[in-house]
Amino acid sequence: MSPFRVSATSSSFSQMSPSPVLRLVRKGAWTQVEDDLLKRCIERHGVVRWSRVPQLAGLNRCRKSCRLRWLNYLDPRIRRGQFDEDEDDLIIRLHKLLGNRWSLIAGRLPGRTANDVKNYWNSHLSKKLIPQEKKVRACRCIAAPTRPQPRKCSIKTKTSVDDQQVNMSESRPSADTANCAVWLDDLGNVKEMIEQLTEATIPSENMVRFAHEGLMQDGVSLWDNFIFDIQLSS
DNA sequence: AAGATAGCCAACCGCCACATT
DNA sequence: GAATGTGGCGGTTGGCTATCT
Repeated sequence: MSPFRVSATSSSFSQMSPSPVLRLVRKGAWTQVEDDLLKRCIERHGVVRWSRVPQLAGLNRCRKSCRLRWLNYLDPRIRRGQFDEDEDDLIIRLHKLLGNRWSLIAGRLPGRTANDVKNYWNSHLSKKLIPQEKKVRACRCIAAPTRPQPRKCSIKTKTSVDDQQVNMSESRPSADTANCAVWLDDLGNVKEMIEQLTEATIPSENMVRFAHEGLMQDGVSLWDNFIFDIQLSS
């Protein structure tokens, strides 16, 4: 099959190319040459607008393809190789809490990408867990996983529920206030879940701070503390 | 040895939300 | 307020490789 495909639909154009001109965009596996071009471009310009990257790098790839290649493969911070037992454990626990929110889960695993985590889950952990879950469910002692739906909270929404001061920039709670309320409910569920998991008591003021400060911070966050608690208690 | 099957994983697709014009 | 551009996400696909028959 040819590595070139014609992007002809108007909807795909907005994603594929900056101008609505019929053009050939290379798809499929990346070559070493393309990798080098992309790396050099990022090294030289930093992560600029992804829509500019193909042009700057001299690549005949769409912005999404470039972004994905960088984030999932070329970024030097990415850790390769086997997941260790601690990571397995953490993924399983976070998945219990968050469901298939791979980017959030990956955010707690330094050097791992959402794609890696997702693939690892689908190919290893889910299979590993199915027999266990069956066993546990037979004892009816596991709750259905809490799966906060992707909900997003814009700055506008944030101000509209300002008394709650919700800022979930990474999990992006949805723009309507009702959903934000559901999100807050879910935080309550998460607390319950953590308590179930850990049999530890988390001070409710921490939960509130947790909601205020968000899930994704690079430094030590409440998440780290929670996960640390979870790990400690297991 | 060769074909069939399963597993893994890189990459793509479609969609969404936010920012900008 | 509408249209457009952009970044980001989760689900899915398809090709490659390993294993099985």
